Amino acid sequence: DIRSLGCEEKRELLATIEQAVAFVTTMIFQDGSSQLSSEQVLTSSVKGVVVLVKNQTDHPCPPSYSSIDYTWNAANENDKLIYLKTEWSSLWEQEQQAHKKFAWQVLFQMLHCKVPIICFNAKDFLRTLLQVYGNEISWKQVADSVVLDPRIAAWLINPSDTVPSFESLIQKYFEKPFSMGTVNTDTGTLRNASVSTLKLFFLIYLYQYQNLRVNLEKLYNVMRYLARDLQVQGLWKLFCTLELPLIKILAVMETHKIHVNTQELKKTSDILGLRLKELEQEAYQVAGGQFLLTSSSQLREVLFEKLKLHVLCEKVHRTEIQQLVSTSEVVLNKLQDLHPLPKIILEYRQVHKMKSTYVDGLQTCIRKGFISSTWNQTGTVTGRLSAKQPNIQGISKHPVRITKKQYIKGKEAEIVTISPRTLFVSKKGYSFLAADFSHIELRILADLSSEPELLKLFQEPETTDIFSTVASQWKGIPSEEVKHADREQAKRIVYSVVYGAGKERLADSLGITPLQASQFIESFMQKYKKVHEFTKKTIEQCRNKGYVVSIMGRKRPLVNINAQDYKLRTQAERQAVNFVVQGSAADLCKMAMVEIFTSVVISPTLTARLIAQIHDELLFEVEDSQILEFSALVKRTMESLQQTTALEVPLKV
DNA sequence: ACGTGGACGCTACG
DNA sequence: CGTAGCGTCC
Repeated sequence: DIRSLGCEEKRELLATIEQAVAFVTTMIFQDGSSQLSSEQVLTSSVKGVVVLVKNQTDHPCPPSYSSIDYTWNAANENDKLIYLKTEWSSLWEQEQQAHKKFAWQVLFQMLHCKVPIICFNAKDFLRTLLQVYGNEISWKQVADSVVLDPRIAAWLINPSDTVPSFESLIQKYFEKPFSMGTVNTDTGTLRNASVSTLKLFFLIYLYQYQNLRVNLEKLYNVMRYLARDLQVQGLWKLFCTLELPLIKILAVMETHKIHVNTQELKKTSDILGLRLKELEQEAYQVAGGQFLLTSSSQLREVLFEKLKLHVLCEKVHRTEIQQLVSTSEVVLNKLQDLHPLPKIILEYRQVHKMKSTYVDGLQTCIRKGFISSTWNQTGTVTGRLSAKQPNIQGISKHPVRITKKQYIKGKEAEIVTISPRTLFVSKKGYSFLAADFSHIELRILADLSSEPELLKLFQEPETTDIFSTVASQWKGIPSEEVKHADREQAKRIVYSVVYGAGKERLADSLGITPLQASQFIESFMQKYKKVHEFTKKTIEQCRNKGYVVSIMGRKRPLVNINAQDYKLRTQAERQAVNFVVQGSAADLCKMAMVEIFTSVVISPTLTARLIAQIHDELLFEVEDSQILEFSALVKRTMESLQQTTALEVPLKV
């Protein structure tokens, strides 16, 4: 505990840190739990930080990906365990101020000496430091720290297992050696002993403290094991140059708050609520009775048992599990001419989604007028990021038009357009800047397949509209005769190939039969033969190795690729193709994030901050005076990834 | 009567 | 293909 240290001892501690080969660390919460406890309470605030200082002199080697021979030391007789309190009740007391300052000094030195900091959920650790010392430091100061997160390592080795806790990580990688769970729980026996309350608390404190030391040792050993495994599997470079730098970027992103126009939010909620009431009444009228519009089972009853609309319609889509007639958008679209109800339901659903998810749902995420999403780096199997509370990646793009019946005298009707993205407002003197890769997945498909027709499409600068050109090429009609419907169809087919979608899903999205859909896919593959070769090669490779690989070497094992069951096997085949394209796109987008972050950190003037990543799009908040300079930097950096990754196809931003 | 958790359906995003 | 999140129903 640094509070018990004298002046000389503090100097010694800083010297020890200077010589450290690694730090193993965890946050401690008010309730006594840590980042290593499975029952992590999110509501409990942070009390302090415990650091195990690995202090060997033999092999001081940073985790540079070039040093494959990276050796770790497991011996621990020289290791120091330090406790840094980060929460202070009364800041005006001089003694406490001194402690806070010294704690910060220790952490600052840890972050800047380029010695690896090992932490389970490192992003939360960094974000907390940024929040606690927000007044003392700028976000740029976490940039040169080297953090290692074993959870991310485990996810990289197999993205299918999420590793929900530290305990599960230990169980997975050291199945028997340690007996987890038994160490942690038994404080009841202490309570029965006839000791004073003070002594009891001291014993519990000491007990947890020792337990923590053991767990931090385990964490270090797991990381050691995982590092070796990453190197063996060829994932070390990806880990060090992409995923680890990303931890800091996400931590910084989570500390940034986006302002929301709460008045407008309230107003639109009311408008949408009124419109829902109107639609509800209209639906009851044409249905000839009341029912719950949000219930698909009740709607199914009305549409198909009461009105018997499906008999007039051939081949309607069924639900996945129960194989009932679906009430989804595609089915409702087909039923539109038979009855007025489907159209009303479609509008109701659109408005309801808007209200519940993007307006009322957003409101629950707002704290003091601001929102900031939580980013999950290990939440997907494809290498993408995911976001929650709010899911900023899923916020509706297209506006919804509402014809508002004016209840105030005067105007009779008013058309209001509601687009949720406009509810976010930038800081004063700043603007939002969005930069997105144009058709990134299709470009990657072109590169991976080396399909000449597809490559030509992107290499020739006269191509203005990719999907119109594909439609004209594929159907063999002049580009002037390509209609909107042709373009839309071409787009859907292209992406069903890119995403590896099957005939069923394409059929649904186009409103055609699976047979017609498979014919479309076949004729597409006939035209672009190399694309077909690519999918065949990918599946074949997956069958042999048991996994597929993205352009940056990201892996996805697919155990079902050799399954007997047709459904399981073909699903794995589509997942294999999809992973290579989607995963490679994720690689590129993450690389762009890292490079832009580095440029901004190096620059003494640039202040632009990343706000969100919507897969192929990066959203920044930029000082108005820096927009031109920064947007040029972003565009240049993103497009130059073609050379960095040696792509055949140019990238366009 | 009320809350909770899981299965299921639907639909935004890419 | 694969995320989050809203909703009902049991």
